[in-house]
Amino acid sequence: MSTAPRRPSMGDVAARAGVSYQTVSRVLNEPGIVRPDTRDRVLAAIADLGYARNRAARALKTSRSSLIGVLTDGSSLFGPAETTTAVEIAAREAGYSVLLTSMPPGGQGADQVGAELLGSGVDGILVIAAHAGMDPAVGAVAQAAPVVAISAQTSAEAGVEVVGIDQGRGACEVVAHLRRTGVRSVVHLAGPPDWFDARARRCGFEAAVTAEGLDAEVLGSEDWTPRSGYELTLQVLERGRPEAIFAANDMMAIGVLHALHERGLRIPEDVAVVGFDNTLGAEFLLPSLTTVAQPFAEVGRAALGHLVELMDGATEAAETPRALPPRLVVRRSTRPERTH
Amino acid sequence: MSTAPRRPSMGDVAARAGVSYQTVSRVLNEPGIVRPDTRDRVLAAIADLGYARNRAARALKTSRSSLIGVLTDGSSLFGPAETTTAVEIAAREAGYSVLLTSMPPGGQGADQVGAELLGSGVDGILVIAAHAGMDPAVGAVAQAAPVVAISAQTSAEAGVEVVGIDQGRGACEVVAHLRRTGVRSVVHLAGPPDWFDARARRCGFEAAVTAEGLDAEVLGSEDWTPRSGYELTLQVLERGRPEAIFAANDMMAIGVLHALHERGLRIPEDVAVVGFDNTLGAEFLLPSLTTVAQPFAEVGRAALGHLVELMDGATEAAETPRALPPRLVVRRSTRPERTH
DNA sequence: TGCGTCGATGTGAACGTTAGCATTCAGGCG
DNA sequence: CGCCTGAATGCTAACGTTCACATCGACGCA
Repeated sequence: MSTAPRRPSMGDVAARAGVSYQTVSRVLNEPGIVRPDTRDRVLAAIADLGYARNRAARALKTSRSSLIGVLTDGSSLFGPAETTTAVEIAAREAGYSVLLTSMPPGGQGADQVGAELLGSGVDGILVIAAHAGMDPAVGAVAQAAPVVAISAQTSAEAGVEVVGIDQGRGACEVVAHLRRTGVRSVVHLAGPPDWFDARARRCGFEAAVTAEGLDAEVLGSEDWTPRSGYELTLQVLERGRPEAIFAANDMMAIGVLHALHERGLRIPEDVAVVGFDNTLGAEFLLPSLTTVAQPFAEVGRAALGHLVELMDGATEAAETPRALPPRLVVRRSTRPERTH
Repeated sequence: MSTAPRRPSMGDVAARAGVSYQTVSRVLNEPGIVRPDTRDRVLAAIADLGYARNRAARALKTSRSSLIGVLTDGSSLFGPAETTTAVEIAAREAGYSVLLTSMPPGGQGADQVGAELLGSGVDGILVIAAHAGMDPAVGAVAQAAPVVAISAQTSAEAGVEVVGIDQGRGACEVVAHLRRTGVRSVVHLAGPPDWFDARARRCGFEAAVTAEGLDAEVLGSEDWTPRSGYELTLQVLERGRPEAIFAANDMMAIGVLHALHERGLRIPEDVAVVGFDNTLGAEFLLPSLTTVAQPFAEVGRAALGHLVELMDGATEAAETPRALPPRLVVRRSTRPERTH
């Protein structure tokens, strides 16, 4: 670093352009109000000096940080990662930067995370991959700044708006598809019960199998891993053989495929398999996996848009869609639908 | 939002505790210097009011933002996601927050991203998943703030320190392992040539096959997707059948497995397959995949530690290890090693 | 020619914090 | 008893920006 030659300030730009610093400020904030030749001179000076506005000073004066906090689970899952990226890009386009905060593993320290997020002065908060463990952190900040959660949960905590993908509908479409392929019995391997998405998929599944009159069973998992899918499948097979297994996400489905293959069962002839997420690679599993594609990027953009509306003070109900539809992707791991 | 009742300031805390705001500042910054009973009173007032320091004011006065910029590719890949999380946690422990910035897809706007990062006043920058497309952005900021890149490239751009995983060594171990299983010919499906990691794996591969005297060929890809792995494998098979295929990452390996299976080839008896990354799920592919596990979390922590050293002004060579060793994970997609 | 008006720019103050120096007070020593 | 020392605390200024208001000049119209 040595003696860093101090970044140029508005004063420096002003001196070089022969105007006052206020004019520089105006060029940056309301370009229309300043005379074209003056503006050009200022812009030239800015370019020469490589000037960039001091975010801290700006935030201090306006009491708006142009920062949005993104609170996410630390679990490198495909969906959250996709969503985070989409949020970041949308935020940049809206003039915000993203302060990334991940929940510490193990679940403790949640309220501390909330306090930090609050202290960092973010203008709003977006919660990604919401699960129950985040509630303390979210609750702590919801009073001080608008919060939007990307979640399946519709009735949310006080002050928290929810934008999400209609997980229940996704599960429902899976069941309907299985039904049309002639499946009569299906087992759902549910995700961790404290994750809202997992709950919603499970609920959707239960409602759908009742409506369709299928023979169904649900087994719960503690995580989203392939290993869970593998072990639960072995458990299932000990008790009998369903005609289909619906895993709560693609990772678990990988474990399901592995277990079935190990037991010499043919997919989908003996057991059909369905996942959820349409992870990169699902298409090339063996066999390629029928799954539910979620519009992660779209939901990220929608959630950010809604958050921006809230931050801009629009308290009224917004135009943003709140529940985006997922899309069933049929591949080789389920039997062809009967055209009857 | 309505009329948000303005977050409490030091002045408010001071009034409540019956001291001057300077004393409050001291309690926060140098607790030792203030008398215990005064300190307790101040701390009580802080707790009562739910006071949190204003980051912007602090940053303005100290000209340190306590922010580190994390520049990453927007590509939701497993490795980068893992690394990002690890960096965030390590940063929080070191008293920094993470400003996330992803490269816009398509590659244009790189210098604009750099300028924004610079303008946001970060104290240092960490580049994750470095590829050549990031160079303009990195170059733009390297003069103003310390930059550490997590990359395979050892001779980096001026002013950019590099911490990484020894990709070449990983490739080398793969080749040695294949050799020990009796493989004589191997094809490497290289990753995108503008990614430093891909280049390093390729170089390591080429050096190793020369040293081991194997019959080798390299095919390049434009991305890291399963589809590329699939299509390149079909190309390979048209020209002959190697005894092994080494994909540049696990995603591509998924495509390889799929293509081989489609052509009725047995894995590993006809063709052995190796991936790279040890993605969640690699263990449960069919067959479970031999691959190279990278210590993503560890490298994230190491890189952040090094960056903090640089920001603290340690210009001298640091103690942080610069190249961490990957670890070969042998599974069923390669033949057992000969004990000869 | 003088006055009002409006557009363009300059000046002063303030955001909340920290650094530097000034002040206060208690206690020890000559 | 007065002075010095040091610990504890208070006061002032400044960081770079934006907001509110003041100023300046030019132009139009009577």
